[in-house]
Amino acid sequence: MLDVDATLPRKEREFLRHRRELLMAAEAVFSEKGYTSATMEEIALRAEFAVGTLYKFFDNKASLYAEVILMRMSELEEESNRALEGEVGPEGKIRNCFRSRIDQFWKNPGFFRFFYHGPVGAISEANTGFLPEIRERYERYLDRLREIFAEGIRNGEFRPLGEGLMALSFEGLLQVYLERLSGQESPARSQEEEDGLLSIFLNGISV
Amino acid sequence: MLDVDATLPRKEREFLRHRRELLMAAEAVFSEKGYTSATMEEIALRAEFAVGTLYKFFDNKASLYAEVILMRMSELEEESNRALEGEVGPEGKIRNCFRSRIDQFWKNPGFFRFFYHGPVGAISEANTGFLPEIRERYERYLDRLREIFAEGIRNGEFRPLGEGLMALSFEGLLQVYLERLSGQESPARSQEEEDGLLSIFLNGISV
Amino acid sequence: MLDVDATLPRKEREFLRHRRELLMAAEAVFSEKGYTSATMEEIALRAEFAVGTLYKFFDNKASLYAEVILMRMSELEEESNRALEGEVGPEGKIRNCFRSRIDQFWKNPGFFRFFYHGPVGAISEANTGFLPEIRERYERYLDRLREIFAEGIRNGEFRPLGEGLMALSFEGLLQVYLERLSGQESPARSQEEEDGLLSIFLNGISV
Amino acid sequence: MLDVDATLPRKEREFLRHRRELLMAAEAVFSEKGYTSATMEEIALRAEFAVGTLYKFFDNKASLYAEVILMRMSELEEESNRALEGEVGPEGKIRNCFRSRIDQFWKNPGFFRFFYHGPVGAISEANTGFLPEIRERYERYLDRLREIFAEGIRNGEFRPLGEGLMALSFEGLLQVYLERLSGQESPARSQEEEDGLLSIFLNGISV
DNA sequence: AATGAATGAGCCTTCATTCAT
DNA sequence: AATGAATGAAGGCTCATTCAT
Repeated sequence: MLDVDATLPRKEREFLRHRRELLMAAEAVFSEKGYTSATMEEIALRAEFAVGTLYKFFDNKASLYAEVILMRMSELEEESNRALEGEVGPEGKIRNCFRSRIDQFWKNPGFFRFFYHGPVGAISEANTGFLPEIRERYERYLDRLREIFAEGIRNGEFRPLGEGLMALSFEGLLQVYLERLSGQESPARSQEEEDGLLSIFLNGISV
Repeated sequence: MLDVDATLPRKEREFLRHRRELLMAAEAVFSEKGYTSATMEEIALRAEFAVGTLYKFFDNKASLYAEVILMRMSELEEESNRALEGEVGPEGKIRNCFRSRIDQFWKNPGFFRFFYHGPVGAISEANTGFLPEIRERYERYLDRLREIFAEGIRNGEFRPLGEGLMALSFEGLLQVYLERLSGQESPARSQEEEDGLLSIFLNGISV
Repeated sequence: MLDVDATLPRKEREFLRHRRELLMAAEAVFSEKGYTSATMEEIALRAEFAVGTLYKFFDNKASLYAEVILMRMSELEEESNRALEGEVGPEGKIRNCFRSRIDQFWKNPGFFRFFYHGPVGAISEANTGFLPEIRERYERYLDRLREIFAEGIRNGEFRPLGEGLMALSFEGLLQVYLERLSGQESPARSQEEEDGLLSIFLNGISV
Repeated sequence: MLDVDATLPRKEREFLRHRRELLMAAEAVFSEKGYTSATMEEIALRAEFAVGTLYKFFDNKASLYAEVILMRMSELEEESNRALEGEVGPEGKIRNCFRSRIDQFWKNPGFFRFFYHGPVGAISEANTGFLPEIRERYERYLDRLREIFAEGIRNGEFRPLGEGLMALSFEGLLQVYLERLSGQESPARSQEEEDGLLSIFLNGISV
């Protein structure tokens, strides 16, 4: 989904490709340095463009930052949707969501840093008008989770502890786990750990 | 424990008092602005000292930042120790730890922002040499948790899912919960939520 | 005189027409923003050409600026010549010159800003090599004025105060007057004011 | 009046002296380059301070520019007041005003460039909040002139051509004259020219 | 210890100019 | 001629840090 539509005119295809290259470079630098310490020059350098070029594609640093996040949040949303498609029962959906989130992490571990760290945290430093949209999108994602938990509570699968608390816990377990991974020198994927984590969670909320 | 020992000579007492005032001011500003956006001038202003004075007490901005965190981590450690003192069974210890952490949050919600956001995350923005010490101290705290979980696993109270994963999960639930609170306009403490969260966790790890 | 000679080959006619369109756009933008704040991009946009095209017609920004001024100075010269053609007496010539200058202002009030502000002033911001030519042309125009005043002094119509001073005064009255007009929100032409101004001047220099 | 009050504490005296040095340097650079082409670095360099220091004294470039102008306008006002004090008749007042303005020019020829070029022109480029104050002050000065002309018209000394037009003409003659001087390589003061100019003006408006 | 004026490196952003198409 | 994406030097401004008092 990050590929450029091959049916577009060449000019437009190049434009989108360059835009994507800049976004990728920005993501990398933001991940390593954090929003404030990242510099436009380093981003440009990494993308092998001149600084000025950045400003042909994005209004300013804050807006570039927001675009990076929005790009990944769209993915998150799509992946989550896909993860829910086939399944019917709440537990199955949650299992799929869990896997899908971890899959996504392994596809792009770098991004994790400033996404969980978080959709609100760093960016509030920059006074970007995009903040509301980001927050809103994250809430939308949480809403979907809450619906699933509510369904499970209704049909007696899950304990009646509040779907909000469950969604929060779900996110919490994922986040610390992924955070720990992303903090490691050379993290390796472990099926056992993932199963353990999911088991703790499902055990915790199930009747 | 933040009070200045009354038996010291007056000069030394004053020194420590000033140092503490600076640390508190720094904590406040870092909490509000984040590391990079906080300025030494604002910290000095808030502490009602001159900028130059900051540098008599701390080598530089990064070191000041690290000292703030270390100060609070010492507290965390002491509180946790206290929470464990009376109790004997693993579950009781975990319950106490959980409460103690939440109590601590409510004593100083502002600090949370850059501590959980996190002991590793935020400080990596500042390339401070103190990072290892902070990390180490956090690991020491996690070790204590792990010991408790290990004990519970040994005596059959907890499921054999690995004490590391359990400690991680424990932190994860606490962190998202506190994070959500600190993001709210005017957060209010809810016994019901705390019980629910703890219940999910204990259910999750218990046999 | 800004029209393109119809007898030229089509290619050449188009070239001149495009060139003129660029000059007009440049004049408009320079008038609104001043030399330094005007951008080549905005000029190109206004002329509905690409930036690159500007550089096919003009060496650089400063030269474009100078060309705009030279274009208008040519007009000034032609108009003044025409104004002097029919008249014989010095006073009549001066009256005509005065009218002609004001007419010209009303034909293109925007240009005034950076022409009187001034033939020397504004352009010195741009370190253009064209400065001498502009200055020279302006001097040529002043020379013509001086000749008229000298003639009036010789034949006893004007007081012997020096033709240079008179030319300067003539320009001064015109300039402040037009400047004030161009500073107004929606300036309106007033015959009475023009007559008053001319009357002050002629009274001032006449015997 | 630009000297620093000797009764102030040493610290304060130094502050004012430095502030003045920066203003003088700024005036010089603005005069030579115009607002937009002048750089903060050059101003700082000329004042033998670092760039950062400029910002301890002035909020930004536009505000520094405005302060330079306001400083000189205060002088203009004071000088004009002084010039009017002793005199009674309108013609005498005008004579004094005329002299005083020219005296002022010779005290500081550089400033002329961006004052007459003008209180409105260049600064409107910079969106400074000071613009209204500057404009207002200039209008206040013009008001005083108009009063004098009105008085002369009332008592029959001056022709009834409108005090506004007269004030404008007065300014016009002064401005072109001073502008021409400031454009010269090494201008020299000429009593004869000044008398001639004043004579043209007074002849022009007198009955 | 305490002060705070001064410093200057570094960052975001703009824009004249170039060049491959 | 015409295009407009790309360039990169330069400017305004900030702020951690120093140092003379």
